[in-house]
Amino acid sequence: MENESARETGSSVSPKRRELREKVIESIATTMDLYGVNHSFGQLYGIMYFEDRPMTLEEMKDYMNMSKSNMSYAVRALTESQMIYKLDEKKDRKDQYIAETDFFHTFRSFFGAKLQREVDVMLSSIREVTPDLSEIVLAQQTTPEEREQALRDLHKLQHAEQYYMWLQGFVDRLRDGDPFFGTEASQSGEKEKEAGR
Amino acid sequence: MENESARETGSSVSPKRRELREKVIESIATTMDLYGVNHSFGQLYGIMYFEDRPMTLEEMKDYMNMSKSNMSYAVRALTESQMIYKLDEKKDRKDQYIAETDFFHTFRSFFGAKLQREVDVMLSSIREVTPDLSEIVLAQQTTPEEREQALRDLHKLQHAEQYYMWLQGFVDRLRDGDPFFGTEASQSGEKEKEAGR
DNA sequence: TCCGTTTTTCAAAAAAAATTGAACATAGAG
DNA sequence: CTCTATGTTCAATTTTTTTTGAAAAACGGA
Repeated sequence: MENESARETGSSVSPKRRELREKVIESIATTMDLYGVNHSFGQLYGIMYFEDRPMTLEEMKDYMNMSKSNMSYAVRALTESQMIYKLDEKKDRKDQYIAETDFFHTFRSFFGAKLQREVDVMLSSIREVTPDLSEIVLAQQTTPEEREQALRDLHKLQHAEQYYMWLQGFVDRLRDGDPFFGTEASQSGEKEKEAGR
Repeated sequence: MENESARETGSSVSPKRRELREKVIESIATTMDLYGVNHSFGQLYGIMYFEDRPMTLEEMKDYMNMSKSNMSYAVRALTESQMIYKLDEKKDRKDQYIAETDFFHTFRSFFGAKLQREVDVMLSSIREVTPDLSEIVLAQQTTPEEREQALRDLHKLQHAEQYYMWLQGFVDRLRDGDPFFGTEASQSGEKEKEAGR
């Protein structure tokens, strides 16, 4: 099986070029780190980004020198934010995954997912709290001091709610690839983008 | 000094309203967590967001029940991403900090800083690696197989560079508050934004 | 269906990040 | 300038996250 993985590791990479790749892979991992992604998972994405062909958990494990179980966690995380995709067909019973190599796409899906989560969490708590706060403001027995402060809090939440409604629109446009974002300028290789999976 | 902090804690917050604030503060911390911000630092921002007046390290320490040294780290992190500002004037020798309460502004400065860092890291390594890769492609002694692969890597980096140049423009527009982003719709209270520091 | 293999889950171990107290540095009042 | 209190840094501790190996579950070929 050590043999098999060597055979399947695909096109062998010269030492010099491996070193060059590693520099970029490390930067990719560092950047993803910035946004709270596990550094190793970022490295794995970097590897798959260059490999640019379907990989199995076993191959990942070999490249990364890590347990297959950790690779299982990694592909789950990367799949959830659509940085990689699971192919429909297995290869000798093994699941195959391929990296999204279009950074503009990863940008959209990664931040789309994160920001959507943010909007959901924040709007939900804002809307949970607002009625109670209104009640404090409106209640007869509330002291003027407390009323004034509750009103300030309420207005802050109203402002925040406005913001999050705007952000929801932003997320929607982000996901749809609204021309709004000026994406065309960046994407010369647009045509082949959605094909290769 | 226990006394002093009680006196200076500002407007006292009723238990019910404290509970409501805490729900929102927790959501804020959770969201910031999403982007790799220390959860406690996120809570601190939430506290300051509601408090909406200058606070000293000592007050933070009391609110958070944490060491002053940790608060020092927290304000540094929050200041760097411009979620809070240090005031020019001290209060009884103590530095004062105030939260940015306009979420659209925090959105811009937070992601502006993160994305700028990403662009810098990535462009720097892409540009470091590209010449060496070109050399491999061009060298006489390179095998056809290796040349083909090096060329693939090179093209990937060229595509990535294009993306990061686009992203640099995005960051610039984000920071300038380009109308492009549809910010106006969200910002009713724009005028007083830059005043209070 | 059964069997061999791959994938996922779980609890424990290892590694990394957050937090602290103490030492040091800085600042500003007197 | 000196003295005292605040702010920062550092090394050590605590807490959390990451990683692992083993066990359970899911899968697919025969």
